[in-house]
Amino acid sequence: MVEAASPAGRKAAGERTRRTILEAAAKLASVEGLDGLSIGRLADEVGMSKSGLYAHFRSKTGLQLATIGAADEIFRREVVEPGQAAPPGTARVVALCEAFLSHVERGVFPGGCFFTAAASELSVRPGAVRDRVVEWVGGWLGTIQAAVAEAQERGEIRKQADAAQIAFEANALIVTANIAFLLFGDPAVLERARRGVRDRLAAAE
Amino acid sequence: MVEAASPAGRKAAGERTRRTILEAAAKLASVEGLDGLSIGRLADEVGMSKSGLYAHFRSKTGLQLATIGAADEIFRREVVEPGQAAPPGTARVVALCEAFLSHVERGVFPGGCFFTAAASELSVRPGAVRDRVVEWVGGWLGTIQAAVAEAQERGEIRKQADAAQIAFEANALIVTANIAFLLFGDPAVLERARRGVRDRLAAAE
DNA sequence: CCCGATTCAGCACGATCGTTCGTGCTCTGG
DNA sequence: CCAGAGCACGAACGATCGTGCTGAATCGGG
Repeated sequence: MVEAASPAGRKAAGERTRRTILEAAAKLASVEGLDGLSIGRLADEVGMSKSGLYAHFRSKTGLQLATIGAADEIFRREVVEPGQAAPPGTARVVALCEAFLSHVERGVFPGGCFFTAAASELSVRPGAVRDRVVEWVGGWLGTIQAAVAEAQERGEIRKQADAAQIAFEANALIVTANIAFLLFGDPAVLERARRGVRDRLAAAE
Repeated sequence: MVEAASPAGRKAAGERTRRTILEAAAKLASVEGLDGLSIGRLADEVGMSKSGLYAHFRSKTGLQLATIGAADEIFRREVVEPGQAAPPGTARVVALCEAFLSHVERGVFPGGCFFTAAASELSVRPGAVRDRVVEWVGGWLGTIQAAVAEAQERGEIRKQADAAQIAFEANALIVTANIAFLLFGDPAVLERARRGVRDRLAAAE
């Protein structure tokens, strides 16, 4: 019961392979979709047997939920934290959008933003997985909105402006740029999103 | 259900069932995705055998391409034509966006905008189907942009404005409203998009 | 009135899907 | 040092996937 968690142990090894699986799963699912993500293909990808991989999760739904958790971790590290590092105010709003566009351009997920893909795929398919995605999207919008509200408190955006509206519009520009970038392969659309966000914030000064 | 021949003729009957299949396919694919659309399930839906249905298309890709054609027809009838019916100028831009949001709200496709879903699903999966979707999205953006350009020529939007940028932003607002509406089930997001489009056009006057 | 064409069902195929079970192997706690 | 926990494997299951082939209806043109 009272045992020191040894860094290199049998239990730790299991946790390590689990991480390996989920990292591959997040990237694969951004391309194939969370539903299209098949256990056999994922097992091939990480070089282990289907049943061995499956044992880590009690069902496909379990794998999907865990994959969302892993994707959230990556997104947080690659987008949210860099964005929050900027000083509060419009600078932070811009930084969040820029971090998002950057993670798209750098191909952090080979299929573009994981959650944009998941939201589109699962928006009309009831279940626990969908619920998690809905919750996540709400949180992300909340993150942007909070940054906008901070900018308001600092007087960089006028008090009468609708923070939720501005957050919705900024998000719309960057997630659409994500898809357009994947479709057309042209980084110019990312620049369009940047310009749109700047203009929108300037209009609300 | 394939029954009751009104305009008799064996060949006409074949064409009729083909239409029935494709209409069901377009609606089913908006929910399950073009890849998730399976021939067996579609056959059940229209009440015929898998092989009988399959004979109408030479492959699954053939079915997918035909389904895109059917979806385009529906979209054209439900969105493009009503939008184009408005007088040229900003009124037509607004009408196009409104027609789009309306077709989402009325559930013309049970899974929301067919092409938004298809674009998100296939953006990173090479093939003939993806190519068709890319082409379609380009055409749709062109339709909006043309309406914006008309508004410029009429002096309702200033000449120096970037029509492609405005079209991109308007499209971003309505397609994101589409997904958000499906995710949260709240028509308020559609109103957000309407407001965003109006504001954007007003800012470019 | 019959021949060719067309529509559709029945059946079967190999592959892959998610899932389960039993079996070793290796490491850990006592 | 031994018993047991935990990880990964191979094999197999029923279902479903896309895709063929065959044959029975049914209609149009000569």
